[in-house]
Amino acid sequence: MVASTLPTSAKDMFCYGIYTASHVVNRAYKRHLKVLGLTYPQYITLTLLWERDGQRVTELAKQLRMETSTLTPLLKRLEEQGHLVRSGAKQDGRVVMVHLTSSGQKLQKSAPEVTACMIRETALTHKELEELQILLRKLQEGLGDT
Amino acid sequence: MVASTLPTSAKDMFCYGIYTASHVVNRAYKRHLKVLGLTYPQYITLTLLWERDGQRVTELAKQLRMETSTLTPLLKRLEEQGHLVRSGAKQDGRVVMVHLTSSGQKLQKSAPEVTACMIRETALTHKELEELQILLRKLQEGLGDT
DNA sequence: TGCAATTCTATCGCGTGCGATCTAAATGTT
DNA sequence: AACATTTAGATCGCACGCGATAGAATTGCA
Repeated sequence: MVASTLPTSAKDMFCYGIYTASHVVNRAYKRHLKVLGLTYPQYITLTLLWERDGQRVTELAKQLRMETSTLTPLLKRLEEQGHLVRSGAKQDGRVVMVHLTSSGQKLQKSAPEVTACMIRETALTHKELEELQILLRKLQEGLGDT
Repeated sequence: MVASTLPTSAKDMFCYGIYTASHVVNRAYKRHLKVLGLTYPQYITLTLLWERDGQRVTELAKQLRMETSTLTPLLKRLEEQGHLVRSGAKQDGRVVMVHLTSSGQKLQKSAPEVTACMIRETALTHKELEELQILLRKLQEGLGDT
């Protein structure tokens, strides 16, 4: 009875839900990040650096599920804005280390407010948000993401 | 005690989960759609047309949570590939109606196989997928998406 | 009827996002 | 040491994705 469980309507397919939700979330964040002069992907990248400063490009790309070909220009724009510096590692000439500047660190102060706003706007309970997190992580694990 | 419920780690924030999940799902679909010569957004657009042929650009954009500035070139590319035609409506000169060609209709035959593969790869149960759908829809409703 | 306001789509600029390819640097092999 | 292989980022071309804007067609209202 596997065939009978296939969704018949486009909107019942999880791809549709993920796809449209990512657009909606992107737009919602954009509203809050505009005043900070940050895009949504830039904000998430900074979030990873706030948590642990001084990471390699590949390291960040892996966490963002993003190719370095996407991340490199993004980091360059953040560097132009003065929020971080990209510098070669001493031990390995290939590696580029990413470090926050004081400007980039300062932005962290705005993060809790943004997060609080977004969580409130979702109108989801704490339990629902947690459940969503778990399902999204399981989904990624299933799709061969480690 | 609202403040204490704010996630401290970047990866505990739902924005991170949605963001990375959309990348992972995008890549997974891409693997299956490559042979059809379709991108993931093109596929989802066709899905809406398979369900109901002959829709307006704005109508499709609304369902995709996408701006028409994004959809117009996407539709042009699908038209160039011969999967659909964009034609002016008789009653209203501003409106562009989108209709599938036989080529575009034929692609629908491949859809169940793609859907089945994707659902299997997620390794989520039917119940979990349904729960995910519900949470993603609630999330969008909360974020002011109607 | 005349004309402002609205609606629908298209266009433009810029920032992702990815696959393919390139270059430099480090590593492995003999 | 000499050379092939691997690894880390960067570059390029193309496809989204959005805000701002334009332009044409319709609607609304005096």
